[in-house]
Amino acid sequence: MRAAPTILHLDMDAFFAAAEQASKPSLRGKPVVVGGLGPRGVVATASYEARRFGIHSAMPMGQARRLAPNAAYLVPRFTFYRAISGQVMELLGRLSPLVEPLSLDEAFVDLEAGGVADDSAGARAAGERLRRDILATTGLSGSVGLAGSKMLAKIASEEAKPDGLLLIEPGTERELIGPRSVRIIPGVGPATGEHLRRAGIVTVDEVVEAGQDELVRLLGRAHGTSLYAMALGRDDRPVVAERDAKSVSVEDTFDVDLHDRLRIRLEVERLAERCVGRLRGSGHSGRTIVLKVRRYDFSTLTRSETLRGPTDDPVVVREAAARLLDLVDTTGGVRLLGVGVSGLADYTQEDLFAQAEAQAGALAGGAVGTLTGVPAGARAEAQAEAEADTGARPSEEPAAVLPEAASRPAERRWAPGNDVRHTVYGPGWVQGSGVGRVTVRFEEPGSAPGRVRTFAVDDPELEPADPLPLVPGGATGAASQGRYPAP
DNA sequence: TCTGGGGTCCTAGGACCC
DNA sequence: TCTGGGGTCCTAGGACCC
Repeated sequence: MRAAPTILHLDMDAFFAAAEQASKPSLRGKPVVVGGLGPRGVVATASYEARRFGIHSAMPMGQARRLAPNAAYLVPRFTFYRAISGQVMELLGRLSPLVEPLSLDEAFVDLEAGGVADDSAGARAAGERLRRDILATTGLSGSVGLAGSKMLAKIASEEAKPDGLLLIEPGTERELIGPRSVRIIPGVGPATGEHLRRAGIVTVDEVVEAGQDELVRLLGRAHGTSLYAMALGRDDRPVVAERDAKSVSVEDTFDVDLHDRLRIRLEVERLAERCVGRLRGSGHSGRTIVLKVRRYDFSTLTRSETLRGPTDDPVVVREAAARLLDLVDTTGGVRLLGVGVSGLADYTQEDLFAQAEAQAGALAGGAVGTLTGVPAGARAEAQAEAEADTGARPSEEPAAVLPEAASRPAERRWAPGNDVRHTVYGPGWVQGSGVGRVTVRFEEPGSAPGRVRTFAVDDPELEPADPLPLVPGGATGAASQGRYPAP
């Protein structure tokens, strides 16, 4: 806990939904829900208008639709959000070299390390300037928390939402958080909250009264001691700029439970290859392969295997995943499969080969073998993302025998929310599709709300397009080049 | 229309070693 | 020889976060 409130926490307001509203003028001021549109989808982000209907993150989509049948329901466009996030992180980087991103829309910044503030007035000025810069650059609002520790800065930004700034003056934190629910402390979720409630502990002050020994008894060593410290406002965790990845994983929930053992194996193998694509794309290899299975009744289990050394070989990972699947009873059906790799090493298999080859070459003075390259992995990652962006639903590809065109159904290309361009009407976005038709609203970030037209899904004048920048001109990064990178 | 996907950290038991 | 004591690794599960 430092004496001046120079730790800043930024949290973008309803980020995915706000980005969609900024991108689609007709949705401004309207309830917007971003999330999975399949039968088992959940809400990723609800706009503040949608929250008034009781919709919130992680709620099943079906429930959201019952609460707000007339809201706009859109698939997430991660490439677009990543581009905006990059602009925001760039602005944070101007404040300090110590920026710790927590997700696409959230980060800590150490203002003191950046030399931009060493007291309350300076910190507040920097926070307010940052909010103005974010709005000017991206068209979106973010809320800022300022305090003497990470925990309090995060609590402050949460209290400031939406579109606000809150500074917690060091020395005032106990009176601020003391009467509040323990649930405001990051790390105290539903289970811990209920556990504490049963022990008669509901407020932060009651955590302090209980004392450290009692908390350790209730919650275990690590959780108990850290919660007690947090409740007292003690938190000396530094802002850390670079944190090494510890694992890489991919998983798919299927629209309908899988029963066929061969199909299940096929999906596990595909997941293993996608996982390796991401692993290689990040420049890693790993030692431990993890298979995750969620059964029809939502019970979830994992099986893992640690290899003698790290690998990024798709064959090795695929075969390990298949061995792990052999250990799992799938009778009754499977709703989710996942494959992950942990125990990451910083080097890739290619490097190991290259080293071995170089050594062999040096010894023999001879030829060097062919090396496999990273691009295959990078391509696989881009492909996986393209599928995620267009709302791919794994269970819609049941048969490898289907012809190419049939395996890429129209509803994927024309998923609600995706950008398109028509040769006559220009840029727009998919409002909906079905029975061979696709409905497009023709508007763009700077335009007035646009009109809707309907086309045949195979209309040659209509094609998928890249997102347009939210702010013309003055924008930085990807947007200054007139468009965001293709998904 | 009942429950996503990608992560992190912690615990606990057993194996194994000194 | 009725039972040590740590440390580390592996596995499985669970809580939590966005």
